[in-house]
Amino acid sequence: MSEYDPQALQDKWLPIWEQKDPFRAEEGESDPRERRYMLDMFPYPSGDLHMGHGEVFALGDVVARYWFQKGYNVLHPIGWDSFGLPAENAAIKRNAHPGEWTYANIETQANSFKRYAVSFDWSRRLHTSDADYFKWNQWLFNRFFERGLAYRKGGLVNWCPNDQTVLANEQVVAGRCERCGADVVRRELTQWYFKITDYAQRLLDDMAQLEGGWPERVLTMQRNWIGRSEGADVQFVIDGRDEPVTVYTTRPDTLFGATFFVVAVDAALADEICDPSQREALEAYKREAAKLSDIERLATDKEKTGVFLGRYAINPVNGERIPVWAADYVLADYGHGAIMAVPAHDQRDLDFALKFGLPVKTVVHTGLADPGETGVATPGEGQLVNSGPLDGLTKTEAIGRIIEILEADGRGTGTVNFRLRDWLLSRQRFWGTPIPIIHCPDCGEVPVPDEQLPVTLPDLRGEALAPKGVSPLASATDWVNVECPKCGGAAQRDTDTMDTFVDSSWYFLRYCSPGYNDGPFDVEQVRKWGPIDQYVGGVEHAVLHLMYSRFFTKVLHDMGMVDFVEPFVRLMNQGQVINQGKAMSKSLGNGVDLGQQIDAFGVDAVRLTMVFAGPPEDDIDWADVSPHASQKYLARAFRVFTDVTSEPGVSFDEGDLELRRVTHRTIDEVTKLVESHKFNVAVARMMELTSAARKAIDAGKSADPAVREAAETLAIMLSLAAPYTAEEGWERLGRTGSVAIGNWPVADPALLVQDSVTCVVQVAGKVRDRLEVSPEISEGDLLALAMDSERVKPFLNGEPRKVIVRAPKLVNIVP
RNA sequence: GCCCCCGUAGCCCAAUGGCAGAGGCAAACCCCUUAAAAGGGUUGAUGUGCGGGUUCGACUCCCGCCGGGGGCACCA
Repeated sequence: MSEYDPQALQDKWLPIWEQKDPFRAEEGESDPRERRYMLDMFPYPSGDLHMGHGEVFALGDVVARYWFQKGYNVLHPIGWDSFGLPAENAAIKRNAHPGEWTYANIETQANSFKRYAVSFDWSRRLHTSDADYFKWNQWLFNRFFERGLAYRKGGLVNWCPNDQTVLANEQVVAGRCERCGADVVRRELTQWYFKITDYAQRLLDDMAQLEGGWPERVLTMQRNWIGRSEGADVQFVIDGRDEPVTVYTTRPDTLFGATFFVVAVDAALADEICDPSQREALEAYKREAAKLSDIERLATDKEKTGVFLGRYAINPVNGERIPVWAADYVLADYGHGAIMAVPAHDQRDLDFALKFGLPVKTVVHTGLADPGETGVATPGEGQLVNSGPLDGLTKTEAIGRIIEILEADGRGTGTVNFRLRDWLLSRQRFWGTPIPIIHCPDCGEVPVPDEQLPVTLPDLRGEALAPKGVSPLASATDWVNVECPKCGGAAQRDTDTMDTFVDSSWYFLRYCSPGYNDGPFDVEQVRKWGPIDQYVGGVEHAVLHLMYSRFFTKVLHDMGMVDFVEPFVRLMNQGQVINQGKAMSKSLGNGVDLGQQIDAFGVDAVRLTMVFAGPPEDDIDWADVSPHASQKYLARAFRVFTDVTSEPGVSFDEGDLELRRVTHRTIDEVTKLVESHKFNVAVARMMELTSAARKAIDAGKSADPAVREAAETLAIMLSLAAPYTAEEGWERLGRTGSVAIGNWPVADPALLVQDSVTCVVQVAGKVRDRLEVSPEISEGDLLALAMDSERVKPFLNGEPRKVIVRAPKLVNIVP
């Protein structure tokens, strides 16, 4: 029987692998193999695996299985990011507990992963919703709290009215909730934050380590998100107020051109300094501003609005009195929530000035027309004018000079600012890690002592979880009311849960010692396995999970718990699986089900299709690829395995030289291609090898050792993407043991050199002849040969003007 | 508006500045077959989105357009 039957192969090998569990990472010191840590971003258990999972895990598994084949001691774990909103919504709908839905889905996905034959170490499986996992979220929170890296503050926060919870800045995309797409509104709330801003500079600086290992666009997005800028803090006295107000500017050189002053309308400062005569106007403006959604407020083409506060600020360098306005184009939570406005050299300020008839004063001569006339600000380089001591200087010189002047009399200082805000981690939802804080009327915020962790969730289900704008935990009064750990008095638990991005910020460390009980992870094991050599996942986490994980790693490094500062050495972003040019969706009716594809074509064919479709980072349009063709190819490869008639163990040395050369060239190229993640090209090379072996078999050489060599090589290389077919082929070839581990071949250099190569002879760039020459031919000999060619001679007349010889491949003669 | 990436056969995609095509899909034709399916084989660019430039030589490097995708976008 040599019929290729994918279903039969799956039925045969799956139980064998299940029993052998061949991809266990070896912790022991005695194992001499070099270690590698390969990780795919862990899934959220929202039903069964879908096409997107099919792609990521097929691609990641090529790398993992390649390392297994190369003989490394590989850690390739799997787990579930199992806290989160969808479980809660499902529980409300079905009057159930979120855990029931979650753990059922996890089982479904686990079985699908097994059938999909991903090379996981199943013994390290973890779920973030397990108490022995989230206990360590709470333990880590306590450590952050001790270090002042977890703190509570009031202020305007992003609120998703659909999900009924606050969101971190990173989770608001263009004014919408990253999860559900609802328009985010702003609310005044007291919330917990992680002080990621303390690490802004290091998050930026350490990116140097990631250069080359991470996709450039992810680094760019993180750089943009961190948003470092250099400038100066400048103090302005407000007429009639004792305390001066500080503003941040990146253009202190234009200080003499400041013609008004703007305070963010939602900053406390606006209220405080508003003159009674303008109070009513300010209140009216605030009501107007509050009506706008973030999307409207942030629209760049929106007309400037604002209101005069009836007060004046004094320019510290020239004593000019400039009017103070409140406006919504100044942000309360960036810099100091107030700016000096220089309309001549800043478009936003100019728009505002023109709208409200405020003066425009040019202080940098750029050679461009007067902004007051044209309405176009001139932010570029130029020479300072109308600026007292700065006159005649360039922009850069003036920035340096004015900072010296301001620092000399204590009215300002050179400074650095970041766009990055602290990470808001409280969530008013149920299915997450309780924040381990007890609020005591006498002692304030008291962490739950480590030995009392975990703080588990009360047993709420169904309607009790329905969003009401405060955490469902607040309604569990028995759970909420506790004794203060410090004074023993009556106190109450914090009723918010943690952002689930906390769970995923360190799970990759837990995998190194998943059952560890004395801390979040065994420091020694992390030292041995970390950092992660290859991480694979979607680009949508560029400024979310990846930024948070980098932050956590740095904090843990400062705590002495990890010895590296960057968790992911190399990052690969896969594309998406789409259909007919569009993202799959129910409304478009263009969804493709992974399970059905597997049923129709087999696991191997689906995996091979994912790998062969194109470069990993490109989207795969399922309408452009053919799992059926992949299946046909695998059947073709399979026939090669079954057609080999020599015995295992024969010496390949006696084999057909030409086929052996093809085999070894393939080994050489596929090795390089897999290492550079050009998996699609690697598969193309395997197909060529298959054809070469087929040809030899059809020419009656089925017993030739070179055919066996080609077939065995093919089985090994194919195991990266098509493990069932490879395993069966290996067995049919009479080999014992699994094909999957430790078999990667090394190309014989002697078989990589060619007897002869084709040299192209060009005359004036046009190919006129091809010569078969030795690869070692000298330039002189090659030229002589070319000049002597009967096909070349007619195009020459006399001595050539120029001759380019690139032995042994090319001669170009310019007559 | 600013920044980045990409445009190669009907389609997906290869090609250290050196013969434009490796591989696949689709198509057409041929072999096998009573027939079909399965299987095997053969066939494709007048030039790499357009226009310049550098070079002996450009898909590749530079400049300017056009088209597609992505990121940022009141961050002072």
